[in-house]
Amino acid sequence: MSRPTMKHVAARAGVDTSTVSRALNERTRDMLSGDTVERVLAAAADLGYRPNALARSLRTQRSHVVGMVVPDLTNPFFPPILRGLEDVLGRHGYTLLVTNTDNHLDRERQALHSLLERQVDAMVLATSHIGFEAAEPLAVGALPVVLVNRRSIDASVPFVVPDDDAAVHEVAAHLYELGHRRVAHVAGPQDVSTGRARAEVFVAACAELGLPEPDMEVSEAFAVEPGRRATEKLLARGIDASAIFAGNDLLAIGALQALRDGGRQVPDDVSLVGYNDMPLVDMIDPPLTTVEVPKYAMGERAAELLLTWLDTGEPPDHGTEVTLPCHLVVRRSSAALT
Amino acid sequence: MSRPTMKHVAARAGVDTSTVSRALNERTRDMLSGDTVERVLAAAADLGYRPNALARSLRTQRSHVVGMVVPDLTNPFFPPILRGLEDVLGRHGYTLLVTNTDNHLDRERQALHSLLERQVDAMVLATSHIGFEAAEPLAVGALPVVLVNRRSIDASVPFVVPDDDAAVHEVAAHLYELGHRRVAHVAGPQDVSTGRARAEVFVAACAELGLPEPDMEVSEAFAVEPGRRATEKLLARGIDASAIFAGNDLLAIGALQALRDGGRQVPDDVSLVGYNDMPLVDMIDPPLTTVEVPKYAMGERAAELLLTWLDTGEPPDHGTEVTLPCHLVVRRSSAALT
DNA sequence: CTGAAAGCGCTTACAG
DNA sequence: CTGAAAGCGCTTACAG
Repeated sequence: MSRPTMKHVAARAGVDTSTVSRALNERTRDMLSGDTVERVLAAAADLGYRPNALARSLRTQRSHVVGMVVPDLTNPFFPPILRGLEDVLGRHGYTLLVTNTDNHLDRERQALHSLLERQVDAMVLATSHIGFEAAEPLAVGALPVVLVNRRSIDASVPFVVPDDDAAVHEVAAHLYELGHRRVAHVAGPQDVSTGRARAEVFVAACAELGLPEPDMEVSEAFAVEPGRRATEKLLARGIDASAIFAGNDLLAIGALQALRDGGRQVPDDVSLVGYNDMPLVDMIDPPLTTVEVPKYAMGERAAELLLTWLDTGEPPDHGTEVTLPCHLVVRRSSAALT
Repeated sequence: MSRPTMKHVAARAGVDTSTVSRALNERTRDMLSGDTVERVLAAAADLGYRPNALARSLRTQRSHVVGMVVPDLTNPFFPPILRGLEDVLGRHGYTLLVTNTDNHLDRERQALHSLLERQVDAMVLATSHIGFEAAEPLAVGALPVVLVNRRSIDASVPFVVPDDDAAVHEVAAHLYELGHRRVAHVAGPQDVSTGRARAEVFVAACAELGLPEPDMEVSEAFAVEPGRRATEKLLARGIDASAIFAGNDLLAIGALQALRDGGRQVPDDVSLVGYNDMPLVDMIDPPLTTVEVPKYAMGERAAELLLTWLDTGEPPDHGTEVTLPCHLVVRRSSAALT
């Protein structure tokens, strides 16, 4: 009737359930006579037996699931990271359990607790709220946790991030070399670590190049509409920048719309650079100059950190951070100042 | 040291674990004296107690998780569906557990079994392989299953699909009205239900309009490169179509590249229509005419089907299918024949 | 109103 | 080489 359990297999094979367990587990199989193993395997196959992962996890105190909390799956930035995570975790018998939070702080907390209740063995946080990992009692449970695409303010939490610093410098240098001297920044939200970091680094990079401080407008979110609104404000303020660096591609696209609506051509009147190299930005008009971020690799590296932590029981060295190189992809939205 | 259990809470509150259980569960709380409930709640709060969902599920035989198998999360078509599912399932206390399969048949099987072992209460399949749901012993376990974006060949499995039929007719009519008489189709894989259905319906629609049978080339996958290759073949065959309908937006973008490389302008020389209205296709050059599919709503409806099935224990009526309307979004990649 | 007992489906020392 | 027993952390009839 209902799904067969070990009891059913045991009955059919004429052995105890403990013997079934041993026969089914490769590591304990050789404790048994070949004959017994065969009988058990046959019985299990006949019945279409599938082990109950819940019961096993309860007993072994290992769920073999890694929880992940993500702000928004709909943002194409994240799926490749998940794929990287899944691919390496999967090879080691772990499953990824993903929860969306819509960038909402209490949904982050809620997601965290729900994952904890599900007894995840480890956690990957790609949430945006700075300090979140420290506020929550994760370290207490000694649960392996790594951040991805976010730096930690707590040195006991390792993280994997793109080398935004170098990349933003590269963007500034690129614009400088094209002859731009007045530049502006359409920044991401400043309570999000990437938004803040890119803005700060861009300001610093401009200073290093001897450029005047960039005009800046902060967007409420990493999305097209906020980018458009921020750029409109920039234009309304009468800025005279010949180049705009946007905090990410979505913001850049919003900026593109605002510029166009404001009668400015890209790149003829103003050059535009985005961030992330999301799908299709090479196909828009004009193809967007942007920064390619190693999303898949970030997922892979985060998974590797977690796996060695899980295997050895030892957290990575205090202050561990993995920084992955990005690279600038020059397309037609940025051009020499004429 | 390790995470507190009911035993710890019980000890601290000076009651039995069964009493803790009753106090923590809203439905059984009123069996207890207000005083006891308070003491237990206080003890639980003090200890930061979190119930173990695995143990509860094992005992109650309900995991409150719904499994989903998806070909590729990286395809922007799917995340909105997941969001729709998550949003309504979440409101009813269910979590979605998602697995990727890369469109690979044995990974689909594997994903299915892994979900089954995790004791999911229900399953959503967005896999592409026709007949997959019938081949697998899902009905046997009487596990609620619904397909999304795929029709079933088994009337006992309900499904939620976009009204591809009407939409493809609309595409054909649109091209016809623009004056196109020779049209071609860059089809999706024919072992994928959407790929096959769109091709068949397009051929039929053309016939109904009195158009000659469309030239057709089948792509190996719903992606840019296959679309480009298929279109190149079409061009190599010397087709004289003035309009191309592609099986989805990614194929359309591949087609766009091939056309451009072949020296044809869109829409001046050939009109192009895609399918799905994926993010940013309104920003490419030229903005793509395409069909908007109600992805989020499909997720919602699938979740609703599952929830009533789960609540009542009754499957939807034999042969239940939910068809959601799409609509054609006319942009600049399609134009009147000159 | 509350406790003691049984059991969900496994795994793993402990005997033999 | 294999079985019987205990227990993972819960919930829920069953008593009282």
